Amino acid sequence: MSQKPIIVWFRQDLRIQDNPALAEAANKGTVLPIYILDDVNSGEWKMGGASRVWLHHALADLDKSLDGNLQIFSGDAEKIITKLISEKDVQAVYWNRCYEPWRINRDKEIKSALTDKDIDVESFNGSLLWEPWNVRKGDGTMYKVFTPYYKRGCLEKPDPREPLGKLKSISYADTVTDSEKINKLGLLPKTLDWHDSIEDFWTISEAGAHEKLDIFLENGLNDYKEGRNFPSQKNTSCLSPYLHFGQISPNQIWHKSRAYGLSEGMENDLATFCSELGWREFSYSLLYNFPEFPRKNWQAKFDNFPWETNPEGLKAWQKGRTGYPIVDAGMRELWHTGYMHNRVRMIVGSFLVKNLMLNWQLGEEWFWDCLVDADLASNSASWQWIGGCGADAAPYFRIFNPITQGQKFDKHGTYIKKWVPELKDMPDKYLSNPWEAPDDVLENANVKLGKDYPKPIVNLKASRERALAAFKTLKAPE
DNA sequence: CCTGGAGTTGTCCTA
DNA sequence: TTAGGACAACTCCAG
Repeated sequence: MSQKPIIVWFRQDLRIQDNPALAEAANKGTVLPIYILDDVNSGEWKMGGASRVWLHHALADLDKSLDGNLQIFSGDAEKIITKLISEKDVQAVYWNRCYEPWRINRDKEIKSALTDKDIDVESFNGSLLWEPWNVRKGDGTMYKVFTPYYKRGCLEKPDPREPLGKLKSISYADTVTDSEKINKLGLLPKTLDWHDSIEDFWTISEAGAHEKLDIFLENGLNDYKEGRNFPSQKNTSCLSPYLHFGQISPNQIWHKSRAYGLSEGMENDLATFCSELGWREFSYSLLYNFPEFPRKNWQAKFDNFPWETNPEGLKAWQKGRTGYPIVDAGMRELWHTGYMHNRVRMIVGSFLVKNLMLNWQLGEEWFWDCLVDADLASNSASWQWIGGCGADAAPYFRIFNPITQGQKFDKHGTYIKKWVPELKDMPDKYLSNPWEAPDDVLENANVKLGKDYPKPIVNLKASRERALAAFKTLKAPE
């Protein structure tokens, strides 16, 4: 075995099991595991606030799994790696691939710079079931519609690889003197209180990811297809942040849920759950093939869309004070937990884009900062979709009605009352539309509209018609 | 090139 | 109360 260390560069694969780069390095030699917080190259997509809280704990957990050997740095990745190599007589650098355009560019440069220095660089697939360049139509171009992408492009390929076997023991290289401690990265905000509540809601570790998966399979997969629409039910996996940071691999999820779902006869629920992983892959494929995706309308005809300017409206939406309970509940869940139920994400997104008629990118930015699962591919794809300008987008006349949606998917207000406690004594009938309640109902519920809870900041019917009219003016470019 | 079928997640009106 | 059709027209995809 060679004594020259192999650098394993952790990025969005903060786990030790089923980690192809780590496994390969552990097999071949001594391992120097590193993490670099690279705020230099990430441009306008520097990691957001909630993600940094998550990262802090994920790194601490990973370091523990690596027996305290994780070396942590902050700054320009190429400079840091180059310096390390000049000091440590490194034989190779391994990593698992990332797909953000800025990372692809950066990693390409690093790979070529290191190769010039005769360092062996190898990248692995640690976070996608199907590489985007392998999923193509018959004519070699990319898929633009989800269903054929998934059914034909993905499912007709050989199954995604099985997770790797248990990691063998690692022999570590000597530690590095100028490595920083996690605390020095300054990932936790000093003044804000919300990271406490984020920490209360999650067990941020590799073990926590597997625990979540097991709990989901036990309690949530049955009736997933239907139940996933109801924010007060336990039918969502809540695996998204773990997946984003790579504390669990999609392969681990894919194979474990298939084994469980098939043995329990839950074929339909299983297929729906797996297709959600497919959506994640589809988003990555879109981003890979269209690197401007986070900032540029997928459909160019949206470039002239007459978005409104409304800072107060935006602020009310962000703070969960729109006067529409299901919207406010979602925005407050986001603020307190770094997460929001999928159905509610659609409702609040539709409200921002269609009812307030604010640019989808404003929502994208807010989610980027607040979500612990903020993921460039998924976030861009989802906001483009709800904005109507994305791939496979909804017809323009599909505008979510927050009253109907609340009554349908949160019938007894379990979710609304949890996050909007000022309405806890409102009867079901007026929970989604408190401004329509008679005075005595409001009084009995101890709600003074405009004081305890806001009046609606926008008229639903009028704003819907305004949006429909605006969308109608869209014309394909000449 | 042509053709037919299909496209995550809704709402509203009418009978 | 409820089920079904309209809401546009277009693009995508596969044969």
